[in-house]
Amino acid sequence: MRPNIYIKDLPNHIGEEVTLKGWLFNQRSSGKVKFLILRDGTGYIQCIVFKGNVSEEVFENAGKLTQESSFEITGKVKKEDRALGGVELDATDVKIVSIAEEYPITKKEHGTEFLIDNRHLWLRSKKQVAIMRIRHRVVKAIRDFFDDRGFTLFDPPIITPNACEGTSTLFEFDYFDLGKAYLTQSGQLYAEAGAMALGKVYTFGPTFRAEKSKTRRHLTEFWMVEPEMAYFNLDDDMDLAEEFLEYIVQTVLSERKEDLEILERDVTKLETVKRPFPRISYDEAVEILKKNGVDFEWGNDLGATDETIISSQYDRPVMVHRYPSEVKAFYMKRDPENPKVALAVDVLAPEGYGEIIGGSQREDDIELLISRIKEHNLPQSFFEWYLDLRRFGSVPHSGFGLGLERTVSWICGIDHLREAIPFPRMIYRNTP
RNA sequence: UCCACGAUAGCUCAAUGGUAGAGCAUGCGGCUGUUAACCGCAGGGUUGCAGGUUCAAGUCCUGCUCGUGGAGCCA
Repeated sequence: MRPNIYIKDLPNHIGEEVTLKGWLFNQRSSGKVKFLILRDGTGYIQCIVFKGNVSEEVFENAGKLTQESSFEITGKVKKEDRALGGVELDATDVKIVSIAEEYPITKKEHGTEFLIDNRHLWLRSKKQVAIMRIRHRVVKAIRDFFDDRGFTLFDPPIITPNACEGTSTLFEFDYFDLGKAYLTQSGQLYAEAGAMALGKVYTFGPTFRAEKSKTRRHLTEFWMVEPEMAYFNLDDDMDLAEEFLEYIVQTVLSERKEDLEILERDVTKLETVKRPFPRISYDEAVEILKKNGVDFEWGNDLGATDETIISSQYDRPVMVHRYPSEVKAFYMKRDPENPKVALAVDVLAPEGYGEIIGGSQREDDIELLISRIKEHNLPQSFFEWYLDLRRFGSVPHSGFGLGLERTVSWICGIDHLREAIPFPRMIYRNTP
């Protein structure tokens, strides 16, 4: 069987006769010549059907093609400066595979509600294809980064018996005779068990939040990668996060430049994402807010607008560390030099994209951990296995979580998380 | 949960309280180099739902439904 030839490879086939298989992206007709724009998932090419060069039947078939009809087209590949991409196909044969019904997504603009209703078709659009390719490249960069640094992939369960951090609202359901169970909001506690077994691990999978959040920064189902490292303190954790983000961004910049162009992304905003990133304490962040006229009280968590003000001071992600322990999860270790703050770090993306990483050094003292569980009114019985990690060879350890869709949105420069995942799940939408 | 905004042709939108229109899409016709091609013709509407005010409501008022993005919370 001859392998299929794809549009992206056509520069290597100039002068050859090839058969391409795909869908009609658009067509223009001028009496005796038809211009068919074919897309095949790897690119777009203009195919020329001249009445004099093909049979009457083939010319008629070409005219029957509606937007998104599938067809095969044979012809000679030629260089052509008049065509987008510089390559054209001089058609000799057109075979209809399937005539498409009236396609809902036309060449004119559409509203987001309509597009998201037709998400399964919207994904065929140029920009959506570019975003999906970048998402794939980010995922590969994440895996490469950890795989090359001695990490082991460690898959946590998605069904959990309790709220992991005790704060978020989770999706709840009946689990046979064992009562309520929940969809995971984080694999972190399980990753800690993995780190004690394997040293350095990362989890990568979907997580679920049932919070009734209705903003462009929220999905009810999203993907998160969470590295967890034994014998890492907060500084080690920040070093890793910094190197990690630089690697992801620079990889996408060098490997998916054409997709960033399709998205009209200002890449100068990404080229600056190089180590070192600024590192400021929560106290310093509060000072920045006050200088910018924000009435901010020490002890509160940073809100979305606060984050935007802070991140706008810098041309690359900024790491904010040592938050008030009151606003952070129970498992975060307190700073021995100031017990009011936790050894936590949030990484804020530039341009108002908000928190893309949240991490911390974990509490390794079992007595302190038990008292935190009590303070947060969490059922200790559910955490006995987690406490065992402290009973049997407790070590300092750290980790963080990176939200995939927020990272993809930031890199792509898109304004809503729903475009960063194929089929977004939001509070008032679970279709298509 | 709270706040704000919105709903008119398949889609995107317009219409001072006074005959509901345009572009795109669709159908037919024209054009041998088009780039969201263009030109001509045609079909296409219970203006989200229910009330109210008025001689007259897409437009004003009330309620409801659905949606949008912002707050809170988070990645």
